[in-house]
Amino acid sequence: MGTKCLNCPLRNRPIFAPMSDGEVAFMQKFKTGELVVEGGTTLMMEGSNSPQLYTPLEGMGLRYKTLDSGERQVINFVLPGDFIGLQAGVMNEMQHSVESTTPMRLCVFDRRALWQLFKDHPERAFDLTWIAAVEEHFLGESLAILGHMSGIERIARAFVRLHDRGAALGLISAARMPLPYRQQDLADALGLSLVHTNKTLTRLRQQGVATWRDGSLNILDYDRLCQIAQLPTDRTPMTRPLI
Amino acid sequence: MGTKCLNCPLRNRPIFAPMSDGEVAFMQKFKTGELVVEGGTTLMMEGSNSPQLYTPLEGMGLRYKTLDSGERQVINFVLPGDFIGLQAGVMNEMQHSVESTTPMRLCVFDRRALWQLFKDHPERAFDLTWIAAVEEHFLGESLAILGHMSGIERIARAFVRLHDRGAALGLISAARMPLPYRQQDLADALGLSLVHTNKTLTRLRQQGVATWRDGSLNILDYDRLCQIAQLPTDRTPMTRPLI
DNA sequence: CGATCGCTTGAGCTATCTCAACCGGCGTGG
DNA sequence: CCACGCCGGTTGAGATAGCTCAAGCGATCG
Repeated sequence: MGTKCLNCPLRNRPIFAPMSDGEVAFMQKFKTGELVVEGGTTLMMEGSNSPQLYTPLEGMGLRYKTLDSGERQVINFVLPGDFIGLQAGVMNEMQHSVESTTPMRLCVFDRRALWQLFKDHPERAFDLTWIAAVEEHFLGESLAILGHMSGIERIARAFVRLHDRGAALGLISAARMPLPYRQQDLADALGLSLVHTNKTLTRLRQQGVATWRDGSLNILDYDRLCQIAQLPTDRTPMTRPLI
Repeated sequence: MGTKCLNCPLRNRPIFAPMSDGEVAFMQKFKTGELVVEGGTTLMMEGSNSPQLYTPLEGMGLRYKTLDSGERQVINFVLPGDFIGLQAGVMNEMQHSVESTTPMRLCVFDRRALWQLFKDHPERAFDLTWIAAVEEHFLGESLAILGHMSGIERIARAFVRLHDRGAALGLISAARMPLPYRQQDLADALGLSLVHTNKTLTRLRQQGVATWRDGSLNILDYDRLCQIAQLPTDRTPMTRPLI
C-alpha cells in the first residue's frame, strides 16, 4: 500500500514539478509583491479574513489551531512552495493560524485575483480544487497517524515525511536538512506531550536512527526509520501539504 | 471561540441550505441515474478510480482508510447530502474507501461532467473548491480532537457533531436520531479501542448524558454533553463533512 | 548578573490498551 | 424445532504508554 505520486490529471503535473515559463509568467500577473518577515510573526490569524494569499519563497513556518483549552494543535509545517490563505480566499475566514518560525520571504497575491482566476482560467481553478483535495489526503493521513500510531511511530513518520519534502525542495545535504522547530512544535503536531516527545527523540538518537539537534535533522538509518514509520522505503518522491 | 456558520462567500449559501429550483434543475443535467445498495456495500475503494460521483439521498455510510497494519481509520460518517468521490474526480484516485452501513439510495453523477462544470460554470467550480476547503476545516478539527482530547471528550464531541448534522437533516425526533453504526466504527473514528469506547459509553449512559443503543442515539442532557465536548451550546447549526 | 528559553531527566500516576471470558439475539441447517 | 455458530455488546483484570509535576542545566540576552 505504498504511497503513490500524486499527479494532477488535467495537466499531469506532479505536486513538485517546477513551474514552466508560461506558468511563471502567469503567476507574475497575480503577484502583487513580496513580503519579508521575522521569525515568530503571525501571518494569518484564525478567524481573520486576510485579503492576501502567500507562497513562501524562503524560510519555514507552522500552521496551527488554538483550542478552547488554550492548547495548540499544529496542523502541519509550512515549507517553501506551500500555499497559504486559500481557505480564507474561498471561505471567508481562516480556520487556523499561520506563523513564521524562521525569517521568511513570501510571494504575495491578491485575494480578488482568485475569483478572476476561476472565471478566466478554468484549468487553474481545477488545479486549486486539486490542491485542496491533496491537502485533504494528507490531513486524512495525519488523522490515521494520530489515531493509531505510538509515539515513536508518529515521530518516525513525521521525520520521513519532512525528509521527503526537504528532498523535493533540495534542502538535503549529506542526509541532513534544516528543521528549525522546537520539540514543543513537533509534540503539538503529533499530539504528544513535550516530555514524552523528548524521551522518544532520545531513544531514536541512542538507537542511531536519527538525530535532531540545533535545528538540523540528521537521518542516520533511513531504512530503519521507514520501518518504524510503517512506510515502504521505495516511496515515489512527493508530499506537500498546501493551502 | 464558538464555531461559526460556514457560508460560501460567492453566493452566500450556508452549507445546509436546500437547493433552489434552478439549482435542482442544474443538478438534473448532470445526474445520470440513481443507485440503490445494500448495507455493507463498498461504494469507493481506496486506490480505485471511480468514474462516478455520488450523493446519498437516503441511508448512512462510512469513509475510512485501511492502514498497513490492517487497522482501520474511520475518516468520517457519510450522511445524506454528502458528496462522495470528488477526490477521485479531481485527483485520479481515491485516497480512502467509502462503504454503506445501512441500505442507501444514491444520486449518481458522471465524473466527466466535473470538468465541464469547471469550464462552463466557474461559480460552481468555486463552490467545489469551497466544499473542499470546508472539508479541510473539519479534518483539521478532527485532528485537534484526536491530538488533545480524552476518550469521553472525543465521544461527547462526536455525539454533538452527529446531532448537529442530524438536526440539519431533520433526522431528529424527541432528542433521538438514528445512528446505525457499531461501537467499533465509533472507536475507529476516534482512535480508541473498542473496549474503552464501550466502557466510556456506559459511563455516559450511567451519568444520564446520552444513550446509544440499537442504532439510536438519545441525547438526554445536551448542555452537559456540550460541556464535556468543550463546545459552546449556542453553536450556529451547520457541519457537514463532504467530498 | 539575573531572567528567560529550550532541552533533559526522574518519579509517580492513570487513562487506555490487550487479553479473555461471557451473554443475548439471530440466522442457518439438520 | 432445536442446536450451533457468529456477531455485537458487556465486563473483569493486569500491563503499559504516555501524562503531569518537578527540578536542573546550558545558552542567550538585556
